[in-house]
Amino acid sequence: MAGEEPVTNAEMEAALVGCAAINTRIAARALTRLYDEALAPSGVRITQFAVLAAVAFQGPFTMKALARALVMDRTTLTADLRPLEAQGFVTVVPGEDRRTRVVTITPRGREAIRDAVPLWLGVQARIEAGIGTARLHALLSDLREVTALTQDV
Amino acid sequence: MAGEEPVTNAEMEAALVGCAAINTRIAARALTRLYDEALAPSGVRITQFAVLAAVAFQGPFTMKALARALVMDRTTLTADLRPLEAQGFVTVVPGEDRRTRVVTITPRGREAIRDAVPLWLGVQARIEAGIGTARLHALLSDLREVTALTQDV
DNA sequence: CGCATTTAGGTTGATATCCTCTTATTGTGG
DNA sequence: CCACAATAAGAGGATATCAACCTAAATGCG
Repeated sequence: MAGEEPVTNAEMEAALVGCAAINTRIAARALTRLYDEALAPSGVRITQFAVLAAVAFQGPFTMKALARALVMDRTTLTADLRPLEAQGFVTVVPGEDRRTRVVTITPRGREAIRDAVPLWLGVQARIEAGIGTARLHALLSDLREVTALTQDV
Repeated sequence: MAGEEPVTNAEMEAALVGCAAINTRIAARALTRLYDEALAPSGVRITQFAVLAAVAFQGPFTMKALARALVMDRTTLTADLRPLEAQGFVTVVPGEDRRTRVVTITPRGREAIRDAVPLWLGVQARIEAGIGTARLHALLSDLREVTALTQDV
């Protein structure tokens, strides 16, 4: 296999700087650290905040529907719900269709959200102040468009 | 703790739709799935591709320097290198400063990159075709700006 | 020189992510 | 009504991510 189509440094530079996945992952890591740190006093992480918020205000959901709403693998959601259920923030019980399991927010879960929202507002405001609300919304809109691209391609 | 500042549905809607972290994480998940699937024949994932590419064309690196280059926690890099070292794609050996460990690409690592690059070009081209090269570059540029914001704030 | 401080890394434990395989339930064609 | 396909979800295994804690080596200062 030696000597086949060597990859040039210029090509790799382009790949590292221009890769949609790598750069989005870097931003996701950085933002996760920032938001997790900000939310820490509330005891929930940004991932858990997303799950709780979706269940609280668009739920109850079946596992499949919730995973779809969060654009997340079904089995990832199973794992993500474990700590939330252990802390009593959500309940997961069989639905009428006994193949399904229905995720519902609990009063303690609503409490956790209420504690987290002011902290979320604070860190979100810092980001918006840094890049501008309009630009951030445009950025997120573009990200959603890229996400949509990955679904059907 | 009951009855304190109830969170409205409208507020949560804004949080879910407007959260920089949640939406960037969703896009990162979606792109990771797409790129991992595309790279699968080469045996490397997009995360591993990023590490290999950085080491191959900007390395060798110490752990700390490589983690910084990838905007990644130091201990995450330790874990990420495990499968790469097991497959013989990189070596990790003590440096002159014996506190440090130096990561270097191997010939087999370069081979893996060479196999992966055409696959990467294919999937990257699909994304660029979908959203436009200029818009994608602008998007990634904005993501880098947001990432930079998280560093100093 | 000797010791406190700083720096580089690893380990552990918890969460997050997804793929593959398996199980239980529902729907359906004959 | 029953055998088979389709659907919902869990379990297991591997990688990814980070905070907290710990160790070893280099550095700096009296």
